Amino acid sequence: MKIVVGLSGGVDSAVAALLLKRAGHDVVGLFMKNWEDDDDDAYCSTREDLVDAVSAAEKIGIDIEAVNFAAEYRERVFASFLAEYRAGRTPNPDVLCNAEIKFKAFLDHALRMGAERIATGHYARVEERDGRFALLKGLNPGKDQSYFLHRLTQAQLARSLFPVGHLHKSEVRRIAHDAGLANHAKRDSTGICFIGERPFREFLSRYLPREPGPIMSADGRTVGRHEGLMYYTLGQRQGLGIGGRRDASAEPWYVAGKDLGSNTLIVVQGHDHEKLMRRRLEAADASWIAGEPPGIPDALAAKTRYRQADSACTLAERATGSFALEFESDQWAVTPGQSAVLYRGDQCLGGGVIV
RNA sequence: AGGGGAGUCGCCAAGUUGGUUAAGGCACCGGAUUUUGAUUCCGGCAUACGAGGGUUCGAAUCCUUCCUCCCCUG
Repeated sequence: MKIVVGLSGGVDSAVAALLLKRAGHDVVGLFMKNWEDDDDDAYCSTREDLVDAVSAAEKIGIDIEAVNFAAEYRERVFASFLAEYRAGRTPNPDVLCNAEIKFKAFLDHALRMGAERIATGHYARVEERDGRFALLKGLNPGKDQSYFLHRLTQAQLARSLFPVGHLHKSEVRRIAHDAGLANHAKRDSTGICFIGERPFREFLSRYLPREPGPIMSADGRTVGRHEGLMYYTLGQRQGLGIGGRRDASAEPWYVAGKDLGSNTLIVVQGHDHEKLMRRRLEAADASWIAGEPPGIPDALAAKTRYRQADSACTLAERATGSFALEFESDQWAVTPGQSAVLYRGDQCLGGGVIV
């Protein structure tokens, strides 16, 4: 079977390609460059990544090509990313990136190359069940990346393979090491995919103007100044600069809300403040990778952020394209713009964008 | 002008019967974790106690002068 593997330069995708090659498939590597660096290359590691990807491909014994979807990324991911921030929300671009770039632009490209499947180094699994494809969590606890993939469709999933999804990271590194892959010890990538780790405020400020305004406590006291509502997210503690007020306790301050109308950042004190807790959320832009939405009475679990433990909940409402969740326990800093992703056991059912 | 009170890290704040290295918190910085943004965790952060003298073996803690701020009375 001809399979195109997205090689990022990292160890996960390299091992994915290696495993497929060993399994006897006709494997081709594809390196995506989806972000044009517009400044000096202080944060530009894509060249290094390309070198690593090429080196891995050579070692594995497959061909590799490079493609550039920067225009698509800007148009389908980054534009929405900025629009969300402008609206005071906190988007998760990597969720969109997978749905629009890695498993759409890239998939289409691979199909034109004659591939039957694409593969990536995501920690997730796919299983075919009764003619449908189930997206399952990666087996490495704490490393599961199904959250980022929940927005794919059955059609996209049907074409996708995740060869490292049943492995632990340590096993992946060991396989890479044993196979002589130079990137076996390469540090895990972080930051927005394709854009990378950057000083966040500085990066955003290049696209969205700073709009300083007041910071107010939930009970109406002005306690500071913010640099622009878009630079903050619910639950954020760092960067507020509030401390040592005589009229307040010694607890740290957290962002609890934004008032776009008055350009005011609302803060509360204490990690467990009630205003940071919610039992219910509403989500729009619903997308059901399982093929259909779950039922109203089903016992489900959901994450409101990546790397958060699933939390028991039920679907409280369901309409076309939207739904509401009722959790069994308080959820911390449920943030508009982030994805609420539903699970039934190990299976990722889909999700939506918290409103 | 007189009377009273206070000045310890960016902020809040322990310590003031003088005694080894000046608590703690918030903020901030660094690191760990992390394919979003966060959270969380670990580490760092006053040879210095408004300034200058003095007493003492030894002072943030006692004396003194000055400076600054607050309150009250003119």
